[in-house]
Amino acid sequence: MPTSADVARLAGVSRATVSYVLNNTTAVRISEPTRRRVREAAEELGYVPHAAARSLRAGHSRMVLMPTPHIPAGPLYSHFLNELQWALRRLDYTVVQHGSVGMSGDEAARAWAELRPVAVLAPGAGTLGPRGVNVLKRSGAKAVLTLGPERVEGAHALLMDQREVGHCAGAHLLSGGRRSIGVIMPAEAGFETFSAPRLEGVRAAAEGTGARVVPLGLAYDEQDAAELAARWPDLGLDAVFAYNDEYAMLLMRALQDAGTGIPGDTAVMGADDLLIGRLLRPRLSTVHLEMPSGQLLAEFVDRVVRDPGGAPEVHHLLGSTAVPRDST
Amino acid sequence: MPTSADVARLAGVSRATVSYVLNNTTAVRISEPTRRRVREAAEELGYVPHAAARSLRAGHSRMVLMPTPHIPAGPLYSHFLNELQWALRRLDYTVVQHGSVGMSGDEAARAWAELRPVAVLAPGAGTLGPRGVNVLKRSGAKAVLTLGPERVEGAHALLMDQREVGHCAGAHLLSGGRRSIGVIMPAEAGFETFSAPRLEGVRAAAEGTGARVVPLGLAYDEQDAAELAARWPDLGLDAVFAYNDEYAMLLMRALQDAGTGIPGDTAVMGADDLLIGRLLRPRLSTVHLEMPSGQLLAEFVDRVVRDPGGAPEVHHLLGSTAVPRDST
DNA sequence: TTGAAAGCGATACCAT
DNA sequence: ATGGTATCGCTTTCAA
Repeated sequence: MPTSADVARLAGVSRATVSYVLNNTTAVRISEPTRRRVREAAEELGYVPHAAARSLRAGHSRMVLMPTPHIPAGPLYSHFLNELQWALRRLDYTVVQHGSVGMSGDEAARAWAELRPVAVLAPGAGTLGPRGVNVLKRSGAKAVLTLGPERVEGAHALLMDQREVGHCAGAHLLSGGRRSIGVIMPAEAGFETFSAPRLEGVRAAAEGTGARVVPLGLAYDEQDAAELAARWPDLGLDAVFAYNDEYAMLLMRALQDAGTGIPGDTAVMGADDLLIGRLLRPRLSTVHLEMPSGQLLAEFVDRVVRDPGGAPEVHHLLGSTAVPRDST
Repeated sequence: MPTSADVARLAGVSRATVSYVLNNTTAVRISEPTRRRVREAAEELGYVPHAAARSLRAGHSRMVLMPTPHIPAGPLYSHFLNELQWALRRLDYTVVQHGSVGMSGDEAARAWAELRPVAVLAPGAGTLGPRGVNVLKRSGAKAVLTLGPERVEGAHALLMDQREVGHCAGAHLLSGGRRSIGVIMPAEAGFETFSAPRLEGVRAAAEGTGARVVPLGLAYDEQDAAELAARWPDLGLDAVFAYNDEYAMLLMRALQDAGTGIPGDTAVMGADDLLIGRLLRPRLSTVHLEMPSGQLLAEFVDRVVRDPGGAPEVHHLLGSTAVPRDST
């Protein structure tokens, strides 16, 4: 692997000159012929600078580290992430996702800190805690932000408040005259961070109306859904908020197969406004989530990196709107 | 940010000793009291080693770089990736995903090479070409592997042969007596790498049977599906392989709404064997994909890293099986 | 058992 | 306009 010294030797100049040329340093003037010789030498050797060496010398990097979320990202979130990465690269950051499955919060923060990222954009509050934030800041991270349902002490928060989603759904169901609302809680690990606040939101909407709110565990498979559907009549519910469109589809099918009328006997509401909801019969009512613009977020990150002094900011990013269709 | 020198000062020892203690170097014996002092000092200062400095000195890293695929990963692939990352970490690698949207192949390879990863696991053949492989190898990557439908000169190939998927679907449809097979080609960018070989597979299955194979563009939205369904009778098809279960769901709904009987008039087949397919009526026939074990793959990566000399290997990883249900 | 020092690759200051 | 060189944080011989 060729180094800048190799390039220098081949071009017959010093390593300093190589650095000046390849980085287009403006503070120093290099003659055109020299520039050409250096460029050609670099090209010929297939020289690629060593990021670690560079950032060691510079004392900082342009790496934005994004820990991979623990639950698989849906299409909505994937799209948002893509946009964000693209926008960050345009601002000349190197975006890197770090898989941290099976690490405790502090372990994870340490692992991230070892890479000395200039910014960390952590999903949810799953892994990162106040101690982790501290470790990261002390390791030189200029911006530590969380992106998810909760805020974390010391970090900027880009709140995607899941309670709003639940509130939206709850309010819609109540406005349709429903009085007993089931709320699906996915049994799969890692969903609590989202499902708990959604449940809370439904509860908040029901507050004072005298309506009943009942959490219901459900695994994402046919059999569990069938079992739930079998005891549905006993539950005495006239509505259900199914966590999201996929669980809604699962439950709706099971309920229909068990003879429960939708929306007659029970109203079903999803969330995320996926295309599949529109393909169901009856068409699935849902909560549409307005994801934040990746562009805007990237600019926020950049602002914090450039001026790290400020107090942690809290931004609310998620817009929720009920989309009534035929299942409610 | 504290350095090992700070720890040394606080513990009243040399930097060398700090390194020995924190890395549990066995070649050298440090007294227990000293170890304790060093550990306590490191703890107190919140010392986190600097990965860049370490790998600069060592001349190599333990970073496995995985460029993010250009199309959003489905649940199948996400799960597989998680497993792989987990297995790699158990082998003491640091797994990092690098988003490379909007970079040309060679640009991307350079960006990856700057990080001096010990291994690169590139999806598909989307970005990486033979030149890129070369750049990576010369930058010190011990293992360069591609994970997807095509192989790339110079790199090990973990082939997930999409033609098999198409072949499976085609063979199943033909065995049911179908003679005119439509094949859905997603209109969204980035899907060609998967849809083209799947189409090829259907063609191969039809080879010599006299059956007709017709590619059909389809965007993932209701309107486009409705338009396709409207001209369906004119197409004279008695079967369709819908690329995957999601497109199948979309198309099936549109066909049913337009009055086409399934499977009477047209057999519909998906792929991926997602749960949603089982929830449809009629239940969707599909192609089940057996994803490779992340554990096995991690071991392969590790083997190549330890013994980089060997010739590029080609492994076929995808097992496809037709799952007949009610839509065919 | 511990410390001094060389060196990994790149950069930026200070000379020339 | 260009070159010499100290420096970033860490590991690892070699000496003591």
